[in-house]
Amino acid sequence: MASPKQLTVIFKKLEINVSKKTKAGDFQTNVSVLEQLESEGIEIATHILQWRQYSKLHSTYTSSLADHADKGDRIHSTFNIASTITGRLSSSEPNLQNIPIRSEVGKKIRAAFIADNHFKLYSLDYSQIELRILCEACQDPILLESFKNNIDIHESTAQLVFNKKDINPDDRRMAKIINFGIIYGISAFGLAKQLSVSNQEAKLFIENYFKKFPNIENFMKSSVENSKKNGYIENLFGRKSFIKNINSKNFMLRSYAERLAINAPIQGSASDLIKIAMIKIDTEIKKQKLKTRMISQVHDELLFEVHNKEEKFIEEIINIMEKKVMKSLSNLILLLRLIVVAVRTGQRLTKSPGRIRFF
DNA sequence: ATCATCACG
DNA sequence: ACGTACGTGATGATA
Repeated sequence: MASPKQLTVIFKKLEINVSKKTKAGDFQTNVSVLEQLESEGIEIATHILQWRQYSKLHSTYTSSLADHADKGDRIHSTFNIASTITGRLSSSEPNLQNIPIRSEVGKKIRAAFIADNHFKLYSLDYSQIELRILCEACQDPILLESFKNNIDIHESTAQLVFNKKDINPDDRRMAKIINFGIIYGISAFGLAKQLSVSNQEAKLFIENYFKKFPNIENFMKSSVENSKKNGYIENLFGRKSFIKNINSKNFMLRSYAERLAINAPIQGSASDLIKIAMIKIDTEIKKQKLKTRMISQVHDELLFEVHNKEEKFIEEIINIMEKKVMKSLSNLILLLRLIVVAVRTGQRLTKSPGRIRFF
């Protein structure tokens, strides 16, 4: 079940046809293919999906993380500061930026991370940071107004793009996908696939979106133009991302470069912003000689282990992340909002629990 | 070492 | 007409 090559043999025997092929000519057997088969009533797909999910969680997390724990059951990651083209950090050995959370069973793995005695875990998460960065960069009046008034951004996008006032959950879901697509350097084909609509329909959505948000379209066009002229694109803080192949004659290479030219300044500005916040928070922790520790970063989220007697400090962290972070750049008017997502407590185990097994 | 897959933002 | 969403790292299978 872990071998696409062997699954291809099985599928052929069962006369299950998969049109998408890997480079080597085997069937693609990834989640989207297997879910499609599942929807066609092919039961074996369900079982493979289930097995793949547990297999992934076991090999990458349950089993591997236990091996990374030190004598005190603490796990230490490496945060790499120069491994990405946009300015993000990455985390390795082990990667602590991709601990499961999306699935129910995945949440149980995350729940295994607990605070030390006398501490609580606090997670502070920038809400919609990349859309706010985009808004800052292009000063789109409608987007600005929405963020200023704390309006549900996906709902307001839905109202504008679909030209109606009453928005149902499905409209909102689609608008959310469109908003994400915008940040990634949208294409009609990619959007159509995500939304399960025709290319033609997706194309209309995009045209309508840019009609309503002309500043966003202009910002993206100028990002691509600047990249073509200079070979790099600068984000709000002046960080340069070098964009190779931006003038390539190969359509595929060039298109990819253009999407990167659009996405890199947005993703990169958000990365630089949170790093500035991290430095300011670290300075404050040292100045006040706190026991509280800043223990992890996940792109738009900071995780703290806060001492029980220092919980007031959370207010200061919020103030730094929302307000002070931009004080040095006076022409920016970012309206940052935080979500304090989770407060997790837990008794630290005095003895190692050993390896957790699902089977 | 590379590929396909899948975990996260 | 081309064939696509942006950024990562870890794993098991395979070459």
